[in-house]
Amino acid sequence: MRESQAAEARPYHHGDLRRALIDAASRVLESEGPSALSLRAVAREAGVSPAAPYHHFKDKTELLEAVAHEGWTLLDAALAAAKAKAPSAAEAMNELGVAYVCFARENPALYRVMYDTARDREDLPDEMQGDKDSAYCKVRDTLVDAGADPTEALDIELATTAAWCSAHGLAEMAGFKQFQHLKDACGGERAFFKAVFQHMGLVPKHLAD
Amino acid sequence: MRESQAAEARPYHHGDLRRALIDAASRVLESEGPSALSLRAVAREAGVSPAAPYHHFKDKTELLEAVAHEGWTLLDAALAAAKAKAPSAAEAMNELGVAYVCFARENPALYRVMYDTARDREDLPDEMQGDKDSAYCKVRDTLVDAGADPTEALDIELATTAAWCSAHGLAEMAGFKQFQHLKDACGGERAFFKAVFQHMGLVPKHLAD
DNA sequence: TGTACATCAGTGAACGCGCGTTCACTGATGTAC
DNA sequence: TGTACATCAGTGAACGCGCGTTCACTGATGTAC
Repeated sequence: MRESQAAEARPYHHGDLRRALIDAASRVLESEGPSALSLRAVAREAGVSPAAPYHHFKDKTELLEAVAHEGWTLLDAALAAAKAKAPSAAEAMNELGVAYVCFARENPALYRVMYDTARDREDLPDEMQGDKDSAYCKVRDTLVDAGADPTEALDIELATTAAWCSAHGLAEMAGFKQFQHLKDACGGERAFFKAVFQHMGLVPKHLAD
Repeated sequence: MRESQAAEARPYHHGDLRRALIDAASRVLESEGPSALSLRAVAREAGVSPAAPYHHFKDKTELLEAVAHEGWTLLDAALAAAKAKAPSAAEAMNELGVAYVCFARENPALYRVMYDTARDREDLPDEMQGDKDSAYCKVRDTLVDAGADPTEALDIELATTAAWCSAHGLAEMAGFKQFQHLKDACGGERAFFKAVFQHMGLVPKHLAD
């Protein structure tokens, strides 16, 4: 047993503190909520001094943006998975909606941070809308696959926007206890989401099976 | 000119400081945003010492809840006005939706506080859902007026929920600059809202005129 | 292979700040006699 | 109509707190010769 092993606790250099800080932020978010997400709390959670994060992020905002970025990436992956397993394009719209809301429900604090940082800049991130295979484009393409006329550009944009807003609205409201009786009546949260989506015209009327 | 007139600035006793604090909070919200809404900032804006609010509110939370309550009351009034001026029940649904989103857009910080305080308790306020003539009930009644089968209780609840969530989602997304080109294409923000609502099935398919 | 040295990635103490809240106080008001 | 007194609604100073950020520092690592 060598001397150095006694001091094995943690090497002076971390290896990938940037990554570790983002993970620590996620844990803080999950356990303490968005209001507790301070730079110091994240450093504490990562087991590092309050000054250490400044070697990896310019300031608190930059850390928050990295956390949000992580969130959008996760959300995008969840949507891609949902779309992949849908049997038809029309069904894919519902799957996308349910996957979106479930993501928000499973990561409520992260979801909040994602939209809060976006709102601070009045600007959705490219991963959500902007990139060619952004989440927004996934929804739009799915609508076209479901039979929406691709020459009606404005109409498709509006339908995509409507779908996204609807899902976001449901995601934000789903936590209120006023809706518990509806979840029960529908036979569970997922079923409740599906039922609400039925009323939201996710798939344009003339295309619904 | 009496001596006391020289010191006319403000009487020692305020008259209605509670009311004045809520108004001051609204001004702080509008000009500095929700993150600046501290008890001290509100007292400052009202021209009063930091301890004064404690004679009217137990703590900061209670002040925030009073501000939120004020917001729900204003929103309810906006919805009532919108419903009143609609020529038909089906049209009323659209008017309600547009009025809702416009309220959120005109009072973004207040709107945030309303939902933030509600979310902290996972509980929507009675003015919104619970009271017999709450905003929620206004929407549900309008749906029934538009021809929804009142014996299909679950269906009506779901349709009402869908409408509310849709409007909330649009209200939260409308501020992002990604949607500017759609607003332009539609010929203004209001027209954009209406166009999105067209895609949201606010009025159930089988009832739409 | 060894050594000098630049660079990188941490430490920990300190800064000033605004916050929520408490406290002893005081000025103004209303009421009983 | 006056006066004593309880009560109400303010003041302003102070408390402790956690925060974001800076700073001089130091330990670890990599590279040139």
